[in-house]
Amino acid sequence: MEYNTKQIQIIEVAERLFADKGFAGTSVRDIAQEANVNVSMISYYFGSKEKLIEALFAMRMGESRSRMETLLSNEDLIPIQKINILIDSAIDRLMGNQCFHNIMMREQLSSERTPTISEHIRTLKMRNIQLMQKLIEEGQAQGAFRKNIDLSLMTTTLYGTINYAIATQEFYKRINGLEDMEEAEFQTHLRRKLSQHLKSLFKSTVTNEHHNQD
Amino acid sequence: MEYNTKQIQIIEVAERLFADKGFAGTSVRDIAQEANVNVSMISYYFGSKEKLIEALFAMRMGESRSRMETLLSNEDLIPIQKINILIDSAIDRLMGNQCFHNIMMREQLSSERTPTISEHIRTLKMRNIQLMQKLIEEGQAQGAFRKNIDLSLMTTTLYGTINYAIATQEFYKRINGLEDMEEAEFQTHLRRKLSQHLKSLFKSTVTNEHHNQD
Amino acid sequence: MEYNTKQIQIIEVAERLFADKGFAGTSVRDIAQEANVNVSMISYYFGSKEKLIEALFAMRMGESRSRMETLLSNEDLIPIQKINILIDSAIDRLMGNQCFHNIMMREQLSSERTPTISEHIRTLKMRNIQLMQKLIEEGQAQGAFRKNIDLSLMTTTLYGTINYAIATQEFYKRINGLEDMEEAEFQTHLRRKLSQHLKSLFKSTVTNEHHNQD
Amino acid sequence: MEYNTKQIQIIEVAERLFADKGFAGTSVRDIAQEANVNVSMISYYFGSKEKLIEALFAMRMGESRSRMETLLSNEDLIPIQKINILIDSAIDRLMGNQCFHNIMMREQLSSERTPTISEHIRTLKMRNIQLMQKLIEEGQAQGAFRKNIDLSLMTTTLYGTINYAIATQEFYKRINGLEDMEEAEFQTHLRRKLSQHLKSLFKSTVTNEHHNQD
DNA sequence: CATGAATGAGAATTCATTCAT
DNA sequence: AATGAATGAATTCTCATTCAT
Repeated sequence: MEYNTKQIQIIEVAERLFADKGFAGTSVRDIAQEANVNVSMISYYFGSKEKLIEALFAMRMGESRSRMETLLSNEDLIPIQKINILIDSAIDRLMGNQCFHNIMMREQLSSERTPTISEHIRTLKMRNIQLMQKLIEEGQAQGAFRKNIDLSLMTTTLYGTINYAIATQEFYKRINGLEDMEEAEFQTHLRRKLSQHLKSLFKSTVTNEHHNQD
Repeated sequence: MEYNTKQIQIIEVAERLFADKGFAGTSVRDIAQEANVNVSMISYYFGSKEKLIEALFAMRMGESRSRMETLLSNEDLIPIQKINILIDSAIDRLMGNQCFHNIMMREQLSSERTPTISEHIRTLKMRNIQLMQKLIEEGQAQGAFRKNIDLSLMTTTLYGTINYAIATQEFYKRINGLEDMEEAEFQTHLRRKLSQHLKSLFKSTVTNEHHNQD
Repeated sequence: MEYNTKQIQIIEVAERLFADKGFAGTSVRDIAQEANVNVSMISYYFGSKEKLIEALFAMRMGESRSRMETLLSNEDLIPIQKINILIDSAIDRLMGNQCFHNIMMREQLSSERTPTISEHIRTLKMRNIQLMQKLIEEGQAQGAFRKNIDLSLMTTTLYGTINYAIATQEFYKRINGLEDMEEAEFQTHLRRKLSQHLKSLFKSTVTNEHHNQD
Repeated sequence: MEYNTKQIQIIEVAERLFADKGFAGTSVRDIAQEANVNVSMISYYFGSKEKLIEALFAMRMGESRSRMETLLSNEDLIPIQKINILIDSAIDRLMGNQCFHNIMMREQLSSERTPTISEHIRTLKMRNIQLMQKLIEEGQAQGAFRKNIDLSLMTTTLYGTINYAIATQEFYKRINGLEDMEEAEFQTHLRRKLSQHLKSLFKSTVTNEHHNQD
């Protein structure tokens, strides 16, 4: 599905508003107004508000992909390096699309998911977990990673930590006395901190070195 | 503020629906209907839908507390044991009040927070992080924990992982082939898995043993 | 009909609020709250909101009266003196019960009058016009007043002027630079001005002196 | 602001109902029903019930004006003739827009005025009083009018009398045995009577002839 | 292809009154 | 005799969508 300029404009405004106020909390009028289009355009272009959010998912899902897969097939990298690439890639994806991932988080909190959207989310999560699995199994095969790693919970920790960090970034600022930091600078700062934190976390946990299991 | 039986009944229904469909996505009619009360009772008892969710927060915040603090002042426990207690306590609290913590998560995703609620959340998060800080500093003082621990991100990982695990539990079921497990049993299973995972994660990360920083 | 203390308290609060915000614009809750009584007291004591305003009319109508009639039967007074007494008496009555007369004015503006209230108002107006008629006829009989006086319009001017002056007193203050005058003082000032104005108006108009009709 | 046919239709129905039953006493449903439009049209066109009455004021205020000003700048007229024109003009305006002036009277009786409307009323009253002032000062300059004329109270008498006459016209009919007179004829009759009455009143009061002040 | 006008359903809240005690 | 609890009707307004052009 290809979208024209006006449609993309609407989708992007909708994305921001859905992230800010939730799907139900955002009216098509809000969207139309901020996107400088007529209210009836939303129904006209997308059919309904429901279909609009589906279009948003369709668009955003079509984007990402690929780039990383090539990186990870590089045979020169040792397992922990690949994990680190995975971590940075996740941070980049989530922090670079905060609005969209905010919406995705909300959707996962809901019991009222649209089948289409649920499917999108499931696909994405599947892809994420399979990638993780591949890397971990590689590491295990090379004897670099320990055996009993809870794959789904490691993934949960990865995405849970990033998502939660994004959701609570204002609190993080306050706690760490960064209220006055320029926004762009803060985003960079948070990415770096998250990167260090998660890499350290994963390294200690998945590698075989001196680890004594409880 | 004390609430009578009917008020509590309303609050509990509201809690479930807000968790399921979000605040804006839940109408007072929905709540009234499921709680088997007249629609106007919500305004009558709480003043407004807004005040109702505030009452929910007031009630739930008034509960928790204390129990744990005594546990952690026990001097017989070594640092990592206290951390483990903290982890189990967090899992218990979040998994035992999934609806409420779902709502809290939603609130944190929103830019449109009510001041009262924001304050509640801030208080709660402050309490959590301070407890973590106390335990970690204790462990560091005893030489059991390593020095450079990112306090706020460790907390983020703790709560982020649990929240995300709860939000994606259906996916977890499917991935791990647990679709047929009895619900109660699954909850227990998930708690135990989370407990093991987080304890292992924290142990590897915070303890001093052979850790080589990157 | 006799009213007990609490009933009178309610009536008086209602009078003030009806004057301020109109009958429909005032809720029984407003009244109950300001009168420090339970909401259900209004229905309990008066039967309904409608009946409450009827009770107000009944009470206020029962008051006034008499005092003036004796004054005007005094045979030592010349016609214009009696007219002046009538004017001052009207000013006193209207300005001393601004709330009630505000309500009465509102009722006259309405097409939705309760029969009871309409009847009260008619009675009152009848009494007023008959008194005016008596005085004017006396003056005419004595040759002091001119013949062709429009009785009902003279009465209209008397009450219309006072009512309008009361309704627009804030504007009067501003126009005459009296914003800073103490309220009580202003009331006295306005009464005196109105008195002078109306007496002068009536004297010029009703007396026979050199009047040349158009 | 220009209003389309349907909007004007709504405004006119609203005007009549607000005059009949007051602002608070009139529901948007009443208006919609009588105007044969959908209830939501009122919000759609005007934003709110509040804004609707503001639109009414805006429309009615935009009308009147000017016509009279030219009349009064005619130098051939002697002062008392100009006063008479002013009187007739006031009668025409108020009696020709009874509904609107009824609403304006109600607004003046209220403490809960919308700023916009208060401003309109203030403007109108200011214009009225300034016109009166101009005429009276002209008359005084020519020696035709006496010196100590209470400007604001003369204006009060003018508008107070007309307003009160309109408000009590049913009573007037009854008193003067005009119940059976055709409505249009009665309106003409009342205008003529008011005109005579007020002209006579003003002439006696403001002209210098033989007036002896008390 | 695009849009302004229009709408009916549903939103939250307030209302005067009633009822059980 | 008095009152707190409760209620259903009615309030204004917003909503997503449709329709005629």
